Amino acid sequence: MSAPTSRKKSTRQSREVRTTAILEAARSVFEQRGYDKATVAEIAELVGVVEGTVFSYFSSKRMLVLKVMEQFYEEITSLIEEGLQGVNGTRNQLHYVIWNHLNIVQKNAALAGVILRESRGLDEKLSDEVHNLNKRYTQSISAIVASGIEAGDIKSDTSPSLVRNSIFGTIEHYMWEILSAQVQVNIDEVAHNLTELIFNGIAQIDSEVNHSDVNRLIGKLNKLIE
Amino acid sequence: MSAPTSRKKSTRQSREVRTTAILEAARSVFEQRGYDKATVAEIAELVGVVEGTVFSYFSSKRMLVLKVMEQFYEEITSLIEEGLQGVNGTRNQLHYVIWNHLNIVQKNAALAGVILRESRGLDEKLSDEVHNLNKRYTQSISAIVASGIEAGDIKSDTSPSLVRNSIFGTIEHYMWEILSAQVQVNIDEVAHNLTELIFNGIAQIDSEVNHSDVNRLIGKLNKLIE
Amino acid sequence: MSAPTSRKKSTRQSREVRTTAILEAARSVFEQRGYDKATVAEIAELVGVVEGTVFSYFSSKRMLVLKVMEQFYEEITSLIEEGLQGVNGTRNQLHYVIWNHLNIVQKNAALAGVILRESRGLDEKLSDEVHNLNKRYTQSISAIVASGIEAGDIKSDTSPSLVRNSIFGTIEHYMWEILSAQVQVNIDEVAHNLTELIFNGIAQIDSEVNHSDVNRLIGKLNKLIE
Amino acid sequence: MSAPTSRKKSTRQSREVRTTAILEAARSVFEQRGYDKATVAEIAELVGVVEGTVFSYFSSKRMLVLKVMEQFYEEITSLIEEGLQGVNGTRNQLHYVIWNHLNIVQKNAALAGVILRESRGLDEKLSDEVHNLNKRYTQSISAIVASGIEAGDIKSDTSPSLVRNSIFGTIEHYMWEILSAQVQVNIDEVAHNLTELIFNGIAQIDSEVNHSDVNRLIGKLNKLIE
DNA sequence: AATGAATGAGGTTTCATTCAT
DNA sequence: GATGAATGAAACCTCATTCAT
Repeated sequence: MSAPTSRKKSTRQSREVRTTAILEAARSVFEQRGYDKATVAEIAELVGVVEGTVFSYFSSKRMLVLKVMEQFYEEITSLIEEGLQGVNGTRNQLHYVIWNHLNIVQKNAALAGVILRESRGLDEKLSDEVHNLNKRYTQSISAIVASGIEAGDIKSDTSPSLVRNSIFGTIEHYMWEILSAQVQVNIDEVAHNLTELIFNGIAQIDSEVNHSDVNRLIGKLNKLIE
Repeated sequence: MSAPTSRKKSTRQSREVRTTAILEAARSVFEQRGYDKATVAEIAELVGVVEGTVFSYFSSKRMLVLKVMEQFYEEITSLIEEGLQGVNGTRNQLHYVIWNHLNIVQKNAALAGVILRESRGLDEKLSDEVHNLNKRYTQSISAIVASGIEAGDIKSDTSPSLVRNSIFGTIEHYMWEILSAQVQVNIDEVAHNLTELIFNGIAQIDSEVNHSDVNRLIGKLNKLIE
Repeated sequence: MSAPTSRKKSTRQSREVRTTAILEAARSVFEQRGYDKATVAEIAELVGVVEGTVFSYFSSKRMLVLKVMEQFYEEITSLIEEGLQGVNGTRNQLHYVIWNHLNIVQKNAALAGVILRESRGLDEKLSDEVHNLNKRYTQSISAIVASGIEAGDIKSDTSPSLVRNSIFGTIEHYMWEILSAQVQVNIDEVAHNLTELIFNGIAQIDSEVNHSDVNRLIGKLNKLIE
Repeated sequence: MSAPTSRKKSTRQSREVRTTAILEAARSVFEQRGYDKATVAEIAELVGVVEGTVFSYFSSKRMLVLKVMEQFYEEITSLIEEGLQGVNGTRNQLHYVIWNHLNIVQKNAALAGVILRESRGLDEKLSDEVHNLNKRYTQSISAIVASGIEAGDIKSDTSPSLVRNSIFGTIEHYMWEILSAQVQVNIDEVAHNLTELIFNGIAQIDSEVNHSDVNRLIGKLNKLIE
């Protein structure tokens, strides 16, 4: 009698299914609105439940965004880690990680943006989990550097954290460009160039000049010695 | 009679003086709280005026943060641009900019953090001004790359935007580390290493041709000495 | 534990019941204070809820006043439209509408005042609904004029909009008098007089004097002639 | 020295001149914005002085709007009163007032709207002056009715206040239509029609009985004469 | 007479979160 | 397990008005 609200009575779902659905909806809303402007109401509506239900699955909005982040990190971490196993050579490995990260960032720019903004909200204990995930994700670079040094491909005094910060920092900047729709980023090209930069720097090696000097010197010495 | 409210906290000030005071207070509060959690009330209290007064100087909280940003950008831009004029050599110039930016970021990490978070709120027209300031600030790198190429110090196919993104992206990552108090950053060291990385990359340069020549020469010289 | 705030003022109510309660309270407050000076806080207090609750029922104060207006228009429109069906004769119909409108206005002078003041705030899209309701409400007059012309009771060149404006404009002026408590309005009398004015104007037609005189004359002449 | 603000230093004006200027500016701003949305700041700017100056001429914003109203009423009252002196005949006089009021309202719709909205803010003592002015302005109608009755042109039981309310109420409604830009009002036509309505009503006067009687009588009389 | 810096009192609005049903 | 009504704490922003200069 009292207004037969046609609200789609969401049939009861297994906890797992519902959890996944909420997570998906949350991700979508966070991507579109960013964390602050996203409302639990909108997420709930997208799932087809009421706000209260969301809170029976996730204790808070913050928790929800953290879980979304975690899930994303898990996806991309295993993606990178698994793929990396088949790649040989320090340079190739670096290129692999760079290209993949760029690819991930390009395809998930909105979510990546949310993560970067929010994970730096200098939260307290909560962000720890995400922090660890991030650490693990970026670990691959450190590992490559370490093994690269061991293999003699990389200068032995190379700081892994410098390389890590370079790669992720650089790509992050490209991401902001993507998000602001300023620039069309060609990831193949950027990946190649960034790998080159990291590996060989930008200096004109002038190996020929040195070479000739050295060669001239060698010539003179040889004459002396002979 | 009706509550004479003896509060005459703030003496009348010239517009200019007050503007500066508000800007300083705002900067301080934004640094401590971040944009969202900063309240105009707190800023006003710090200046010793009421909220309304702040709004008679800055039309909105957003405007206030933008002016703080602008002022900061102006400071650091002229700092870099002026100092750069006395520096010769591509490598030195790059090092100068890197070291200075690191220095600025270290000394103003909190404000820099606010700026980076907020200027990426992809606002609308408002952030344009900040965007332009940022563009101008980062321009120095592009200029160095261009002149470096011309001088033959830098590979001619080097992308200025790649170098720019590398430098600022890398330093930005160090900044987050500084802000999260994880790491004590030695800016001299990082500046040196980053300059090296950008310039020479991380590859172990096994100029094998030289190597063999040099080795042969060494052999001969050794024989002479013996 | 943290401040159990024992305030549980309002029991949970069905959406419908609460909506009605808020609407009633709003109407009362708007009547007393007018739109601008009415505060949502006062409305909420009258209902026994907090401000936020009001906003979960009506998206804004503006929306609230619009709904109050709509409800009022619906009431009075059906009142007039239904009652009018049993009335025959153009003059009677006109009198019916005039008397009823006067009656409504007298009994709801405060709300009518609010509506007239606010619905002329030349808002944008929002007031459209109210505008339509007003149009429909005043339609009855146009219909009466049209059918009156058809029945030959009303001059065929009579402008319906003139009649509409006359009736509602005149009564509105009486309403302002009522509201300013200047005048005690006798609605029976005013309704009668206004109907007369609209129907017969104020000109001394002398038809009756002439009539009787002429009739008397005709009588005498007839006697003479016969 | 301290910032040579290029603000047009308004030269000192005679009190009268400045008062007039403020009044004009105020009228303009009230017309554009309405009372509530008009700000003293904007009025002051239009005059080329600062807010404080306005308050040294008019004690409050309310006072300012009242003076604007007064001035307007004085203008239109003398306009009507003077013009009316040369008009003879009740009907002509009525038409004169109606046409002129329509004309005034059409040419000053915005200000008239403000006045009507605000003078009904059921203020306290302040609006009294305006009330009196309005009373005097509308007095002309009452006078015409009175003299019309005396002259035998108007039914002796005609209520002057009904006529007054009819005329001003009707025209006011046309004014709202003008303001909402809905309708293009032809004032000649409306003035004519409204005068007709007031004077003769809308009833179709088919004094058929008289007609036939008279016709029959005429026939008989004609026979007598023949 | 004119300035203009400063006041200060709200009012609307937003939403994560709770908890009785 | 799901609902959804209710909470409540702030925060931004607006301007008429004052008064020391």
